[in-house]
Amino acid sequence: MEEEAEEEEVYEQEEREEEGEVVRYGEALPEPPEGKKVYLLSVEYDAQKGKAYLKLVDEDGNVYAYYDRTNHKPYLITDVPPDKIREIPQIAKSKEFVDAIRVRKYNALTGEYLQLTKLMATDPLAIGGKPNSFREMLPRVWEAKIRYTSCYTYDNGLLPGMPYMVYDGSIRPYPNDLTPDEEAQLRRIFEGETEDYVAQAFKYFPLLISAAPDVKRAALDIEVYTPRENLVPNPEEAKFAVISTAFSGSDGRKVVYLLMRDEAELPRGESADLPRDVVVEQVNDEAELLRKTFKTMEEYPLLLTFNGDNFDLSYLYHRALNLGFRKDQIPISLSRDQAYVMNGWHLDLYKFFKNAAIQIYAFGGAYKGFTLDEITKALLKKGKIAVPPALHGLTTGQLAAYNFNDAEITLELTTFQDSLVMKLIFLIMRISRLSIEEVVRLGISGWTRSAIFAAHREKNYLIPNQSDLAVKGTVQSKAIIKGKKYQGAIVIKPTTGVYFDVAVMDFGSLYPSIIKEYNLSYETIDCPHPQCRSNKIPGTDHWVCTIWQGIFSTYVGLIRDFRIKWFKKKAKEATDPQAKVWYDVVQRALKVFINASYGVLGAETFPLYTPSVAEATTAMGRYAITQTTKKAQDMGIRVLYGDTDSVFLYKPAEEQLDQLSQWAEKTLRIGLEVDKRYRYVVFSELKKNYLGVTPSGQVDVKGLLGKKRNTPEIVKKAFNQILQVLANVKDEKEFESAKQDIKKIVKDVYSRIKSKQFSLEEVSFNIMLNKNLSTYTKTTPQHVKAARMYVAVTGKPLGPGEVISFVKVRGGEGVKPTELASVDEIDLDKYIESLRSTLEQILDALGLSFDEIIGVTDLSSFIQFKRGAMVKRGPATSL
DNA sequence: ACGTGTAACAT
DNA sequence: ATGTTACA
Repeated sequence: MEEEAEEEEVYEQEEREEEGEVVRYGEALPEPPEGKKVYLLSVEYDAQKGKAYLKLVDEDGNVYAYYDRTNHKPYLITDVPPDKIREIPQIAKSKEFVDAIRVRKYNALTGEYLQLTKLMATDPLAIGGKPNSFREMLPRVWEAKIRYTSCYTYDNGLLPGMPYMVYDGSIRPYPNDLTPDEEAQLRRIFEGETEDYVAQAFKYFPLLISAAPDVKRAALDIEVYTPRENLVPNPEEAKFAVISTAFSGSDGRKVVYLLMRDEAELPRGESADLPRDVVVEQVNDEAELLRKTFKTMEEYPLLLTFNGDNFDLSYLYHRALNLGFRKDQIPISLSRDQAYVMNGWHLDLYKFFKNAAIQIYAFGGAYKGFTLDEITKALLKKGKIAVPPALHGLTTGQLAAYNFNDAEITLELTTFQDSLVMKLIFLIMRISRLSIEEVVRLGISGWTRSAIFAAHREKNYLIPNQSDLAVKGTVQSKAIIKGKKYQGAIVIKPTTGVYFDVAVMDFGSLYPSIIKEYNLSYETIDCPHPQCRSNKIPGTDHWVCTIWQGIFSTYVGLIRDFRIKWFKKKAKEATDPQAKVWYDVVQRALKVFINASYGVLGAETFPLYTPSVAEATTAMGRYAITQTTKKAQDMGIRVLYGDTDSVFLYKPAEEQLDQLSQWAEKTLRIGLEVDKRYRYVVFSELKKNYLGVTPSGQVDVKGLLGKKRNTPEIVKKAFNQILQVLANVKDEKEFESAKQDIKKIVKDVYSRIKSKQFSLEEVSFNIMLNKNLSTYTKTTPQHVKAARMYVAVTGKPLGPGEVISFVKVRGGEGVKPTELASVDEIDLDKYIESLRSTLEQILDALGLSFDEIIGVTDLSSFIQFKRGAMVKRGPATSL
């Protein structure tokens, strides 16, 4: 009996974790004092009390809990009437059954109100998550897979990330009224929109202007002893001692706890790298070190790590158990792939920065890989301090310095640029309606899901099941790429050559604009009304509703309008630097949501997956760019190139640009603006492959091999030298001398390669490993070959995300890891080929031939050019 | 757990 | 022809 009970307990906990509910022990948080301004950071579920609660923090870093007083219960929606529910014994007789009541819900797919049943339970697991949950026993259910804490958030209109206060014993939003001026401005920018749209705009607006708190926080990093080099300690086993832990706090606290035991095998010593204000506490006992670490952790509401979910916190937890700690002495709780801290929140920044939407849209792709070193180098302009990758041979002082530096730069990831990242996280919480830890853990699909589910609940729409949307799922177009679901964008074939005076016009946020302006949403596409059937999407048989306003369209439209009409504008105009930073963060957060809004509709994993809407969006996009091209040609403007949402126009007159813009606004109802001007553009023969020089001499390079990170440095260098030359070309006349300069650059690098005048690093290819090494079974690409050789020789494991550096050699496998190769064995011909393909992309367009340039070369005749004559450049006379 | 289109290179 | 990577 006892064993069974125990088993059930374990099972329940695992189930809860599966469902994403955090099991935290030792919750003993006070309620916020009356009138105190507190920020809602998470909504959680207390399984012991059977209640949801709000977890909040004040500006001093104190954490509070506010338990549900509305007697809200977990529930699902079903079409089985309440009296029939009561006839199902497994439900009605279950101790978790609370009630089944009739509810009215709007079915957006049919436009009808439905009489449905709300089946309530005492516990979220009774609704779903166990084999015998209620949702498994009913033929049709809705909204049964929404996490209970989210359900509670939406139903109570809670806004994670916003300030609250307790007033007269109950929680309510902290007063935050719009100024009359703001209200008037808002009305102005939403003039002409429907009443519902404006009402929602007023609801959203406070979320975007309310200041984010600078939450007290600390970053933690730990170092573990390893008996040999390149051994990555397993956190679940936690076999080796934690020899050092470091904290860097937003309150300025800097501390390292350092184990001074013989087992650590570290020579004692000072480190010049350790900042003076870091306190190093020497500890003689590992358990004591862990106790101190745990105590410091608990002094901060927000704990930051870089990979703490999978390493640091997991290691500390298991190590503490190994050392005889009781679970209640460890302020950490682990789920399958996440670590939580008691009485606070843990953010694993690795997960946040690895999020593609954050990497690309919020940071413009500033970092490519996801190591702490690479991200901090790109964003903070400084990385990890130089120490050997293994801790072997370090003195205690060096270890402390290394350990502290990691904690410090982890903290800095949240403090740089006026705490940009914290602000971003708060804005994402508010828009997505998710708790802080969920924001950091989930991707754009999860954020959008939550935001749109909340909109459904607010409007009393039934959230459809994916299967309900199957009727809208028929795609009509055929994708060009094998394996894709529907056709995408158009790329206009470039007119190869050099063109002076080019204007680039583009449709800003093309797909979101289409979704808003053409009312695209799962319920409005191919709607049931006969009178809408003539409202066709060009090039398809899809039609769009003219009666209902699409819920997805509204959501996308609001975010787009706020970004373009308010925050981007204000960011530009603002004079107060702090205000400017805020406007910029908001527009970036909105950009993250807006840019991914179309993509999720075409993602099978998105609950409102509607490929027909995604297809209609791209079809409309194709229509927009082709119509624009036609119009431009009718006006006598040559269209040199175009991609998805842009057209490159040759020598257009200013009035023509205005005229085209007005035409687009009027006939397509999408904004078309001049995005860029180029003094000249060089188009290769390939699509997505050109370079443009702006009037200020800045060179934009798109898609050219010379820009790609896998191209060897020696080739890139020559490529960049050519760009330097091109940047200084002002008109057609100057091209002739520029061509001579370029020829010299090509000859020079050619001879450098031929005469082996390079370092190994200069000739290395750098390619990222995207999968585990063992999973490359179909083919073995060169970087995988090199990586396997590296592992075989050094024993150091290589995993996904790591950039493999290798060189091409004669004989053997044809490649070697850069670290294991020598200049003698380099296969020079391979590099000449790489140089050729990279430079030909430019040379061809300039009317130069790579072969001719190197063919006429006599090795001895251009040694003189090696003294760097090509770097300095004036108007073309000297050459 | 966003999408499709284009290109290069190796297998 | 296909797999893999990088980019727009």
